[in-house]
Amino acid sequence: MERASRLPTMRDVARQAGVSVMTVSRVVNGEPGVLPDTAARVELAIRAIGYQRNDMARNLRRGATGTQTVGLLVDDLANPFFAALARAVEDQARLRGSLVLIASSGDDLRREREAVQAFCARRVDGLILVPVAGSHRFLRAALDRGTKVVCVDRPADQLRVDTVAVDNRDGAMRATGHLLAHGHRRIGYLGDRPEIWTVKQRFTGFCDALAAAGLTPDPNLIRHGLRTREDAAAAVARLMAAQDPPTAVFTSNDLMSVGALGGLGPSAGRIAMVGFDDFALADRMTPAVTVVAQDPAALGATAAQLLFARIDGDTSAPRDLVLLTRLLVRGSGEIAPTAADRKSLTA
Amino acid sequence: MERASRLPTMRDVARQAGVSVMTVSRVVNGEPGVLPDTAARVELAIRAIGYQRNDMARNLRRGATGTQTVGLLVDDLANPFFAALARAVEDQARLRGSLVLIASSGDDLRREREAVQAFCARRVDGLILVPVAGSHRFLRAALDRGTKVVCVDRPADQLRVDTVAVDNRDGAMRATGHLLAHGHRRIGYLGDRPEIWTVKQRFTGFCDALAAAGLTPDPNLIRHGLRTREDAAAAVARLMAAQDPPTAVFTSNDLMSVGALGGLGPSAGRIAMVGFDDFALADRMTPAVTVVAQDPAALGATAAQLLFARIDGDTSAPRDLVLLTRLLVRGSGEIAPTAADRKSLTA
DNA sequence: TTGAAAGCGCTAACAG
DNA sequence: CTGTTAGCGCTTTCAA
Repeated sequence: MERASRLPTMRDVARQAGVSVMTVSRVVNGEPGVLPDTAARVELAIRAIGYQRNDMARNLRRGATGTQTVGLLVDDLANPFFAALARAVEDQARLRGSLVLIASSGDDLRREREAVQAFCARRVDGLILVPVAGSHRFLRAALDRGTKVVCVDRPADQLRVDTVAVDNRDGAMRATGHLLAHGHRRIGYLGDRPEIWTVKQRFTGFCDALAAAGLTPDPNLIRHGLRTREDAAAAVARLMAAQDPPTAVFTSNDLMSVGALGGLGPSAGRIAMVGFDDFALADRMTPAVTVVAQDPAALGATAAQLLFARIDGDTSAPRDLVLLTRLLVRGSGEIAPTAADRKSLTA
Repeated sequence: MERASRLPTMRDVARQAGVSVMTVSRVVNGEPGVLPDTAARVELAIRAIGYQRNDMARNLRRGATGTQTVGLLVDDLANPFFAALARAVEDQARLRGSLVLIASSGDDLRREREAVQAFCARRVDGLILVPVAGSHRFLRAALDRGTKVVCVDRPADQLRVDTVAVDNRDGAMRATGHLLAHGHRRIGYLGDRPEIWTVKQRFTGFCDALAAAGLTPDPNLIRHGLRTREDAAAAVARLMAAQDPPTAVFTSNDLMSVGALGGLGPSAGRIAMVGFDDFALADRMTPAVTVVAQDPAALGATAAQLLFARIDGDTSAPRDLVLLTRLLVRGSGEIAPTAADRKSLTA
């Protein structure tokens, strides 16, 4: 039953068909110059012994031609945002006949480095990275050896390569500005670790929007370093239970938004909220959640296209592509502060 | 700038360090029996020319030891259910020092076959499949050649391999039974294409639960072949607009549930609903959505463990592992039919 | 149209 | 402790 001893090789096929391995190679690769009769004998032998070409050996011998494999490193594949991004990369790769090796960094530089090194050891043609915080100089070697690299969602520290992302600061400004325009002056902030580039950009945008309205951020309303929905839920609950709670909150990514909805519970309708990132069912909440949305599939597809252009020999200067965000007005962002809130503010 | 001409090899390192390639090999692989002094010279040379081991060549030479790579094929990586499953597989693989090649079949047998063949050509040590409908005899060859295969979420047609899934029929019976227990007699069904094994099982469970209550399924309340949220939304809207609408609905996967919530809109609170699969924010809807939940991460982790056991030489008979489902009672499933509904039923 | 020889980058098995 | 030889499975090159 288990005859896993050795996989059939071209030699086996050649012997079976009574030809040389070269002829088998030609048939397997559909090269011309083989008598139909001979080809048929070879095909038969292939089927008979269940031969399948070993692409590892093939790639080794062909050398320069590449391995038709790209590596994709995301923060967390289980996060729907990165899952959608990954799917788009995968689709582009399939169109090009490439396969995708995937890994999650879990926002850990060591794990990112290990994954990248494992990818490079397998001689991937290119790398698409959602880089974590920290120096990426360790990628220089791979780059110098000709491995193409594209960053997506965030740029990599200390590394000038193609990057595709949205204008996170601008998106956060629009979100915060929207709340300000609806009369809010005490706006809470819920965010992940500010070391993450996107998070920092969004917090900057939040602060800049306040500044543009002549306000200064209130440290009591700001919560950094929230890693999970549960963190966000607890943070928003504490924020609301304080003696001077915010009248609105800016949630700086999808996890924060979903977590905040949980922490707010039924009182969600009494506080205004705008989130960064759209998420499933945002439009079915009560109230529906106003968000600044980006398109993860577009990010992934664009990054893949950039990468394949490089693999195909594009040697122009590294580019920064900025994709658009959209403010989706749905209800939660248009709740005005209550009269009581306003009074206590002016008091 | 672009010196991508040729990557440095062990020969290059050997020359640079003034040793033989064998010594370099020993150092690179941390094998004992190299003078610390020599090793240091080699390390230096490695760093100097930016050498990294070529695992393709290594795997080729080592033969039996495997490629430390597994292939994972899911229906759609962008679906949070499969994303969570994939992440769990990836985690198990990392613990084992393996990498994961990933692909989405899009519920298309041809694409599944192409992906599997590409995986096998790269000599993956094993395959984890969420198989689409249709004969999987094409996998026999790979199996006979010693490639290990594990199915997850669904079994593969015509192929006896390890399979890990939940009892879909039982879960659907519990969901439907729950609605029956709350007094419903006209229960709608929303489902994906019944060719898909899980879908068929769930529909069977739905019918069996009705039968156990002495009811026969009403074709007017049953909608098959719904592929997207939009399909489900439209289907539920039409169901509710009919002259004799259901008082409850069983949505046979997460997409159907989310879609139905969209199609129902604000009237969601007037019809009972139980879904198969949990989904983000299900507990934050009004009413919160009662579901029969399975654990995608557990499915993925278990499948990976099964696979690695096979790779490690487990040759016992193929096993079917059945993971548990949980009925999460949240509100939507406990809505009773209105008095008017009951009257029209008995009339 | 077909085949023989050489070698991709690496490591197992043996020498020294 | 270090090096030599051979060869993994394939394709390139050149000869028949």
